[in-house]
Amino acid sequence: MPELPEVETVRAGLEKIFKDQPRVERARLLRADIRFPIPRELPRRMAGQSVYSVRRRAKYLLFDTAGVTLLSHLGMTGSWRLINTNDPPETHDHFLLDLEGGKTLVFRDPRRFGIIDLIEPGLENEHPRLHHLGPEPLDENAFTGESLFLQSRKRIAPIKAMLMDQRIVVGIGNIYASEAFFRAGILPTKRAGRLTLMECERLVESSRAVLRAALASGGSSIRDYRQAGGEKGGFQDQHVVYDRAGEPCVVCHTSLKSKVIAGRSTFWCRICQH
DNA sequence: ATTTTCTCCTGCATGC
DNA sequence: TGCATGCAGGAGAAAA
Repeated sequence: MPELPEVETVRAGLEKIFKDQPRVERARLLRADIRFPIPRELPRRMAGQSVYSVRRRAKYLLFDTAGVTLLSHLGMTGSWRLINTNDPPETHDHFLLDLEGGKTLVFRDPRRFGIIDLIEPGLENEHPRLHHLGPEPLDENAFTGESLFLQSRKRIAPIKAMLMDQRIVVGIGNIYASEAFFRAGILPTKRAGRLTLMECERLVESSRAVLRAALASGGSSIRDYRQAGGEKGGFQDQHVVYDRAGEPCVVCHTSLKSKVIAGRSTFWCRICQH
């Protein structure tokens, strides 16, 4: 369940791999039928290209080359890892980039919820997967308590559904949403329209704080997530509410609650959050 | 228009 | 030990 901190950590790892701009000698498409079919022309479009930057937008990775931009989403179980070009691919390895110098970058995704697509250079803002995305949460000018407050008026859905809505703000998934609400002292079940401006400001700041803390630890490794170098993240040990139903709250020791909100398991403390 | 439900998929935990 | 069942969830489509 890679969210912003995990995707950003992977991005930084990939950036290092492409720092010396090794050329993609060849690309191999082993299995195209993931969530959305991987374009058949992608291998030949990538062949011979040099990746000059790896960027992140929301939970997407963008590999920039002169001829084409490669778009990748990790979905639930997607990962990029570096192997030797001569090593045989493993089960669930779907797309491979053979780099100059004998290494190969592998996109692996057991559950095939991920996305691999191509974008014509410069046209990313029109891409169907990107054009609807809201502001980056760490952009203090674009994502503010005031903007969240204004957008939340008259909404009766739980505020957590709103924080996880990528049109409102990107990069926040199920784990960091629960963690952000705990830090803000706000119930994730609360109707969005009932939040005060001050609460929206607290929620925005708490969201940023938890994302920054996770980023500093290399993200959270729950099941499959790994950094580009294969390392686990370290933030899963700092989750204070996520997946801790029935355990004592770290602040007041009350048994933590959980319930499904908008189809996602949600965790909170009924004493510390209002 | 907003909000919920369903779908995709595999791995893992659980229970008998 | 083996098998069936349920659950996890990002994001988009479909339904409500």
